[in-house]
Amino acid sequence: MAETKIPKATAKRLPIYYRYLNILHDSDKNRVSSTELSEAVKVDSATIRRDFSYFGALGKRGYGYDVDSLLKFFKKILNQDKLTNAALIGVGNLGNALLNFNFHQNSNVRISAAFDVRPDLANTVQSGVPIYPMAELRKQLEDQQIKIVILTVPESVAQNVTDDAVAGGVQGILNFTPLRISVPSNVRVQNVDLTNELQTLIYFLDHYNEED
Amino acid sequence: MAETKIPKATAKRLPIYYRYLNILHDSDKNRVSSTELSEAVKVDSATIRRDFSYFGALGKRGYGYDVDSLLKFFKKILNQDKLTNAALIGVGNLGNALLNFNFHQNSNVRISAAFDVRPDLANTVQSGVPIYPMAELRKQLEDQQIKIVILTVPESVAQNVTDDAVAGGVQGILNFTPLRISVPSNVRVQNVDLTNELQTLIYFLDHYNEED
DNA sequence: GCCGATTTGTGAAATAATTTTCAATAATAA
DNA sequence: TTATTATTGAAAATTATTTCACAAATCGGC
Repeated sequence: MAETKIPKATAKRLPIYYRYLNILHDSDKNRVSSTELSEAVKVDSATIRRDFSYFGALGKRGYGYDVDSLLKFFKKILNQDKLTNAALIGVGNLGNALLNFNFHQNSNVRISAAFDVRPDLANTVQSGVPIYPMAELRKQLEDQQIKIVILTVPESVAQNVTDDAVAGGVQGILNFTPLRISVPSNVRVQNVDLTNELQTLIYFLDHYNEED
Repeated sequence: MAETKIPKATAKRLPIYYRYLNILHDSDKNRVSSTELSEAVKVDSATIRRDFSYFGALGKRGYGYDVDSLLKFFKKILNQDKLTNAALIGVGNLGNALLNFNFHQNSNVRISAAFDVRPDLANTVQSGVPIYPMAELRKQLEDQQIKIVILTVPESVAQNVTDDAVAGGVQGILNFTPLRISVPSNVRVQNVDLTNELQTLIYFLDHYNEED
């Protein structure tokens, strides 16, 4: 089901490339070199060429890459040619911000359902997204065939909620809680830990003066 | 200024360890093995031992690690024994959520100043944090000696604001915009790109069925 | 004090990711 | 047409990170 396993490091860069290709496209550029891309996305040009080459020969020597065909290619690869529905669990502080954030503007991901324990939120609509009571989590995920959830619940309930979501058939979790949740091996977790990021930043500042 | 250069990959895991050590400490455990830690933080135990070993022999063979002394050690390393002030630039959707988020609960980072272009926000206090007009950015950063900023402005102004912040002496930037900002080599940028994370997750789901 | 069970710390091996280098090719200028 | 310049793709070299596997140290019970 894949183009012979792309390195993880490469996979993580694909959305970055995709995004910049869109910008080029919108400004009517029709060719781009790895050097030029490198400037914009802050990735070494050799790394970019290497990344691209995993997918075959996408460019032309002496010319560069054709923006439109590269864009079309990555759109396909990243599944951005169809809409992906995601659910948001936990409409608190951060959850609310993400509801407003509207991923849809930049990508073909849409939060199509949200869940919260608070009774006053259940069965309302926030930022155009229907909020369901937590008790319906599993059922709604199943019914709506949602494969991706964004987890913005308090840490204390994160594992329970995760188990429910997994039971509902979820395959990918964007985990905003600091808890390292446990999931079966066929479920993928992407952690976004804000406190962590800040602490790492501070560590680097204190211990890696100048450069990397 | 460092303990002979810790690998970057290790540095990124330090806050994860630190966090779990706090949990152990709070539940009055006084020893922990790399295997036990491994379960909780989802990092291979050999990797944990290797990570720790960069700082010297922190454990005891046949025993494990002493929670309190390890905690004390990491607290020092991560600068969590002093309060670090940060500024938040852009009090919009996400910015507001982060103001409420209160990093201080889990770490010794505090947002002590925020900035926004909107005149009705300037000179108010939101979630206990004073909001300054954008024009004062450089001056306030200098006066308050703030070295870390959280960037939650629209992409279109991200580079300009960054340049201002750098002029104000900032050394670390937690960048929530999708733009890969340009900074001098002595300034460190940590990118948190939510759309990216979601797209990467989708890519993994579609192309890496079962396991990594 | 001795013995068996644990568990670290670390060389060495394996794996992953980046960077260098350069031949091949395309575009452009002369 | 031909020479010059730009640029990719890929092999090789390098660097970074993880994992294996085991000797050495420590603990706890007897």
